[in-house]
Amino acid sequence: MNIYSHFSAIIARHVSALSASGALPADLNPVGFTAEPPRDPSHGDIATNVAMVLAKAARLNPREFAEKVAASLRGEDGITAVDVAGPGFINIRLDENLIRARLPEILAAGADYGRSQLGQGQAVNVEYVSANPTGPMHVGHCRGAIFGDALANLLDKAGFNVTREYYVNDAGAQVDVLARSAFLRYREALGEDIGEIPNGLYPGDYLKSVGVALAAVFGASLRDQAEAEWLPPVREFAIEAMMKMIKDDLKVLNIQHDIFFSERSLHDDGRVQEALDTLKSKDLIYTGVLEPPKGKTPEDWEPRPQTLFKATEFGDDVDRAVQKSDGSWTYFAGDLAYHYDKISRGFTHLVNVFGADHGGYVKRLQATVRALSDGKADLDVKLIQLVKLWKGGEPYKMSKRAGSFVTLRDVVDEVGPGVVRFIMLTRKNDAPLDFDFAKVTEQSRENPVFYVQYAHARVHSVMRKAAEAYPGLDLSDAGLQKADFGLLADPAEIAILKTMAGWQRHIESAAVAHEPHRVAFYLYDLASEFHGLWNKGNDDVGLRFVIEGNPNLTLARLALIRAVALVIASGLAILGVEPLDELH
RNA sequence: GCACCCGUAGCUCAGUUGGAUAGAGCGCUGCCCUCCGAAGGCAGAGGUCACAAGUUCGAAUCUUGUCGGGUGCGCCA
Repeated sequence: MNIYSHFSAIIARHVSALSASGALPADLNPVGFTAEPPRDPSHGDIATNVAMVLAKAARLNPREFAEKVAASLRGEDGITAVDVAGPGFINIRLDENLIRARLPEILAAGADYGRSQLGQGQAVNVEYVSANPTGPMHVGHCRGAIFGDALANLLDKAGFNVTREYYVNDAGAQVDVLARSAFLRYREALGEDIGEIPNGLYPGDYLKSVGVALAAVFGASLRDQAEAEWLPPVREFAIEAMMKMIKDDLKVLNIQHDIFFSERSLHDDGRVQEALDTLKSKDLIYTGVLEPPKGKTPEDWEPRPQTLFKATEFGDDVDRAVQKSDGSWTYFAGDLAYHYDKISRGFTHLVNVFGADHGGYVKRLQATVRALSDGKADLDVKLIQLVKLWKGGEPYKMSKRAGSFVTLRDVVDEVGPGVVRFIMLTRKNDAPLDFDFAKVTEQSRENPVFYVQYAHARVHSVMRKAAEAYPGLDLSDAGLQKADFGLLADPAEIAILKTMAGWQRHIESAAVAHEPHRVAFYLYDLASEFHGLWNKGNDDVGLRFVIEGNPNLTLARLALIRAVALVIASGLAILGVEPLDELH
């Protein structure tokens, strides 16, 4: 049970009842108010602003309104006190047994605890990574990849039906360059001296093996063909090799997509034309001439008529070209068709995870989605800021192989996938992130991964010790559910129970905001509370978890800390991090 | 020139979508180990939430403008 939504409904019911009985004006619609834990715990367990939100419509002053609702709420099951405070807040104090009752719930649900039906199975498409299939992944890609994956996990946990998708840019000039680069390596594999890699081709060593594989498959048969002949098969072969490499990279971070969507297939199947026709039928396509771009005017700029989409009607800055003056499709035409395809597959929510350098595309894509879905689908674009690598305060560069970038593999090999994933999620997506190799492997409070994992491991350590001290006790989750939770009476114990009772609320708000970093911060706070509780046992032996000669109290406290471990595991699962039972 | 993002403690950052006296880590000061792991905990000092108007019961949060930092602008992909 989510106590906040539970009492929110009860408050609404009381307002409606007062309205019906004439104590409050008729026709009050009790929506748009909040029922949340107040910042200051001394204000109680739940604070609602219902009186302040509805006072105007009721033509009462907020305090007067609040007093009426408060009086009505007193005596409601589970509520021990109701006060009106400040400008008209209603502060509700809950029966501690109601809080304690979350404990068996957590133990029964396990790491699934917190799952919500908020999304009601609505179809959400999360598009992420979408790195061009022209080389291995570098660290710049991995933050977006992890973000997208964690967001997908989060939305799933909040009750949405999530599809994870990767847009493969397998059309256009880039993949032709890839093909030519691979062809050069193919000739090299056949024994030719290719010398320096010419400018404009990809120089990376990772293409050598592609050349070798090409030679193995095609023999020398391609060597003397014209480019028009060899390019398509080499391109297809190289793209496949690059995608395999990227998928392998993603796999070390435990990232898997449901769908790899080919840009080329949109062209091959005529779906670009189809999207264009749809826009035409809405009278959103015309032939026109664009202004030259401001700022740095290109030397070769010539005004020419082309096919344009009326993006400005949907909030974009300029209308966007769909076809070039020679009639061929622009890159944007592919995006148009791709998002049309997503909409026609029934998604009502679309999320695109892009690098921050793609900020300029947001408006035109949102215009596209609005135009093509008649406003029925929404698109949120999450822009991911850069990651700066450091090692002990010094900027970090690893350029071992050709190319000056640091590969994702380099980073994961050094610190492990769990650490990379967690750290990448400790900042808001639109804030730049510093990744310091020295700090993320450090075992201190400064390092949030360690700190959270330490809490989880500590619980398991206690459970192991308890099993030795009380060989007869059933310490399974089922056994712990039978504990006498009324024995948990210390304020710190009640406080941590309240934090755990708010887990679902955090999941829901993080999911709605598309902000998985909130999960990481919640876990850090929960871990902090747990470490504090642990240390109270240092000062006061009576507050330890395992109490000699008191199996009932021990069982209740073990149930509490086991729940902490389960909530941490639940949160780490969203972040895609494996919880650790012991540290070393 | 225009668009988007950012500006919160000395530093790095949160801030529950408009709530009550703005929080955490690092750093600084002072405490807590015959201890279930001190790999931790407690307390203190530190703020004009860049600036200025506006919206309302109420603004770090919403609007507009200014200043400062970043990213981007095309018939490229």
